[in-house]
Amino acid sequence: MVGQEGDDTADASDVVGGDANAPVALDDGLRGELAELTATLCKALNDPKRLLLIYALADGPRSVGALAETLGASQTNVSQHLAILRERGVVGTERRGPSIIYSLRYPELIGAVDQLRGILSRELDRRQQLVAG
Amino acid sequence: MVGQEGDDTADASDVVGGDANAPVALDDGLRGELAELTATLCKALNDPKRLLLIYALADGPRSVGALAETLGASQTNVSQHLAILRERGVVGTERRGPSIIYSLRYPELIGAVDQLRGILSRELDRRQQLVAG
DNA sequence: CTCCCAGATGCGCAGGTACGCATATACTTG
DNA sequence: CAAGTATATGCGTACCTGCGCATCTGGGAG
Repeated sequence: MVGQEGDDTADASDVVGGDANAPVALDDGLRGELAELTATLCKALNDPKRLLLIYALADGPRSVGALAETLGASQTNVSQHLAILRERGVVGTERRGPSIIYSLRYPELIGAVDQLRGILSRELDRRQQLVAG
Repeated sequence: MVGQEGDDTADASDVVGGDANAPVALDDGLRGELAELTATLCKALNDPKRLLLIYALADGPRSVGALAETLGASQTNVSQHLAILRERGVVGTERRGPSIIYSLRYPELIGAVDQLRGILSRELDRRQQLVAG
């Protein structure tokens, strides 16, 4: 059982129908659900190792073993993190011989994370200036 | 407002500067640290209520009480979440009379989150199709 | 100074999450 | 079928996090 499957994530179906990319113009109730869903996605990015995994996968599909070695983490641990990313729909799997190859399902995700990193570095820069001067 | 992306470029060095040492390109170790920092920022976005707070603040600075009412949450709870956002540098405060006004320090953050939401809605869309056939 | 209002903070509990270990499953080869 | 390799999963533990309750702090009014 390698494929992707449904999981928790409640009945997001409602949300899907109504919204696609309208930034800030929703009903209050929907906003709550959408925020919850977004938070669900954010949880995928909530862990340093998962972020590392995502960046590793940005370079192309990889096997679990390869990823484990890249991160310097155990197979078990990496597998667990990948399971989370899989549940959240961030990565997809494909069997290749004895190995299972993971890949990013939404490469744009890297762009979003990079944007966060940009904000982060500006923030750190600012703190530096506070300390320095 | 979801516009810009594809920037980053060498922000890593700056980040490092804030941390400890020399201007090296990001090797494995640094990537780990950067991922950790990014995860720290992501933790700010990890909670539905905090996301809601951020979106509320996107409309302009607001007092704690106003935010609490908007979210339908208790003052204590909102204050706690705001404290987290403050620690992470996401929001700033300003005293105005008896109230304390919170505001977004990096409005671009909304753009990044919107990007995540875009990915999310695509993902949900995809799941719908799976169910629908 | 005293009272009140807007927020912040400490504490304790409940639920969630990461991790390692041992074990189960799927594919491959002999 | 047996053994080996590549991943996945269940369990127990230690830690982190969200939440409410009670309490403390700071500004403004009488």
